[in-house]
Amino acid sequence: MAGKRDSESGPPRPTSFDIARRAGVSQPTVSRALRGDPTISPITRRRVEFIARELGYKVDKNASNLRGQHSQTIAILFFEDQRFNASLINPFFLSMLGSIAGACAKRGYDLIISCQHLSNNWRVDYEDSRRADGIILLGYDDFLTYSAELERLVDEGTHFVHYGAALERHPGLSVGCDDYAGGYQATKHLISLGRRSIAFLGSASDHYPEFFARYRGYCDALRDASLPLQPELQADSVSALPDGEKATRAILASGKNFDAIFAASDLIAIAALGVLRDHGLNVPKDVSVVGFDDIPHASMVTPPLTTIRQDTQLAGEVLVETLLKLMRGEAAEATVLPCQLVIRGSCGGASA
Amino acid sequence: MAGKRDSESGPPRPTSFDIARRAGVSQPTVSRALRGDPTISPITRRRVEFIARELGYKVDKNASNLRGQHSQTIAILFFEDQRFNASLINPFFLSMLGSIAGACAKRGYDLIISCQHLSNNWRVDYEDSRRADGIILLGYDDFLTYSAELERLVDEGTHFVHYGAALERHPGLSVGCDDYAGGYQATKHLISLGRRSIAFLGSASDHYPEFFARYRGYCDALRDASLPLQPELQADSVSALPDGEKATRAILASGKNFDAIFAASDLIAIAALGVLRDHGLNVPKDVSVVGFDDIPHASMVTPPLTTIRQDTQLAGEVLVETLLKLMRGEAAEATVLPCQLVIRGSCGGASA
DNA sequence: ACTTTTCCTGAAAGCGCTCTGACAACAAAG
DNA sequence: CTTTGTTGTCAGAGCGCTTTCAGGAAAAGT
Repeated sequence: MAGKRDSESGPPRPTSFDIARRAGVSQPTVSRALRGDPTISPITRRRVEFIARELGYKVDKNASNLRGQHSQTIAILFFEDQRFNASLINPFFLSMLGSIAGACAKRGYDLIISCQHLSNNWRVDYEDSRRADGIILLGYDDFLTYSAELERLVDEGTHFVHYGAALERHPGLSVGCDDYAGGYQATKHLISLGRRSIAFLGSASDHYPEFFARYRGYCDALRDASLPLQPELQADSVSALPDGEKATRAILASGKNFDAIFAASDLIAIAALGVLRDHGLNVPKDVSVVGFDDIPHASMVTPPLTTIRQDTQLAGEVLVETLLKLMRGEAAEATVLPCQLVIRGSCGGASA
Repeated sequence: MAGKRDSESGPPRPTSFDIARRAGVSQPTVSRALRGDPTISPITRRRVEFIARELGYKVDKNASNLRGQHSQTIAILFFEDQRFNASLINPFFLSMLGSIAGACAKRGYDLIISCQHLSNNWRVDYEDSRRADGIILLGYDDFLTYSAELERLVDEGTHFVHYGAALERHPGLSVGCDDYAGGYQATKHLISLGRRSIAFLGSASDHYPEFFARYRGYCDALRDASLPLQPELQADSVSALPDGEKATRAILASGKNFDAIFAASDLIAIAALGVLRDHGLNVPKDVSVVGFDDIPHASMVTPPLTTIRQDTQLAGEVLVETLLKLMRGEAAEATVLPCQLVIRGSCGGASA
């Protein structure tokens, strides 16, 4: 008996040579027949296909990829501010994962994922090691932290697309939703509900491009309604629960009265909901709250959160389609996707 | 000017030959040096490493994998009952994704993901085509639907691990939490709070092995407290919001009084929370609610959900470690992980 | 001095596939 | 009966790496 067992080996995987022998053709013919090459006669193709199915033959991706100098794989990289929320990925990006996976599958690409984080020596070398033909970058983080990495990717000629606001100075290509319009819309809705002192929770600095654009939308909506912009009613927060709670407590502590909150993300809005309740404030009677993203949680909290929905289904499609263009060397452009106000209970307007 | 641009090619990727030439050694030496082969002298290794870094050399995974007849990749497959929740993956499994990704990265494995669904001709052929060396299966679904597929995987000698209850008749290896103990614990806690009519939401049939085990725990806790098992207070539900709502309405409609609900998953529990509120019932005053999983949502709903926490961090580690053992041909066993009662507001006990 | 051992490196093979160029086989045209 | 296409298949090369085996140089033993 052999000392080391070879994991129930069974019959060795059939190769294209095995199929060729059985079909009485050469090995390259098998390869061509199976790939639908038109120079192979239908009769031959039929026979090869039949035998291949019979033997359970599957093309070896490693060999095929090595020969073809590609990987037929796209990598998705989650990066996020790691000061909070240890191993948790923002649910918003998670919900995009499904649609990206679908979009890849539809096009015959595999999807490999990584949750590496910028903090500790982030090295995007999937493409370097030919593990992926292109990369999708997902996350909210301080722009300064990752723009250098992006720059490097551009320099190295790596194919990648980033989801988020498309700044002019942003290295590489971005696909994102219309954050500005979303911010404007959310604020305008609050105003139309009679709210006059609207707080903004989320970074107002351009280190967080998405949040910044939403903030500008908020400012402009205020201005267009001739409402004053009150700096005391803005508090920084990244998209994480503990941070959102801190920000809410900050505006509460400011002593300034407010009757509405526009939060730059649902996670922040949900955090605000809890703090508000703890302070004996009723939502939406005392304070209207609107979030951003429409993560799955949004409809489950009490009251259900009014928010700006980003179409993750569409975003996923556009993201991989754009990346594919880039990979083929075709011209590709940054895309701004529309977003949509979803009215639920937290703003006091008509509930859907 | 060339008609077709070749995507800003730049200098071609360096190969181990390029490094070899520059270092004045042979190509195999480069390969060995870079992999830390002890037969290479430190001086040579140092030189090779330096030049490799200088040229930005990265091992071509395709070539390496082809030669080594493996892929250094693990595939993760989400499958779930698709009657509800279209493109959404159960948040519980999503939260496991992060830990699995981490566990794979730590061991030098890539992770490829697929959200295919059993419904339409599910074929797991990652291993067949050598894209993955092993597979992790994640999801709640009718056991009957997928056990045949599992059977086939076993027959083909595919290496895989499934997360869920480990039934004796379950094909392949499972890692799961102690669903029975969790169900028992949850129910016992409810009883200790003085609740006497405890409903169970979730399938009581063995088509859903995890739910079934939780149900048995529930039954035994009832029995040990000499409480009657009331069939009217059990309603079927798979882990999805609409289904949970339907189940809650069903027990409400039964006319039977109840003062507590043990839901087989947090998603069901959250659905119950909403329906209960709509019926003017107060949680936890009128009805205590306990869920299962401790998904991120659980702590965000109102009131925060008391639940049984599954340790996703640990589960991820054990899952890949078990799979790795299988892949190496070592003996591996099904594992049952402990789970833990997390007391929050929804049960009326001491809040954490 | 020569043989033996030890240490380090190189030549060559080959993983399974795809692609280029050549070549039979046959039909149509000169 | 040769020439020119056309069609369907094949031989061969090679993608970049790892591995086995053999061999040269230095260190040690006789």
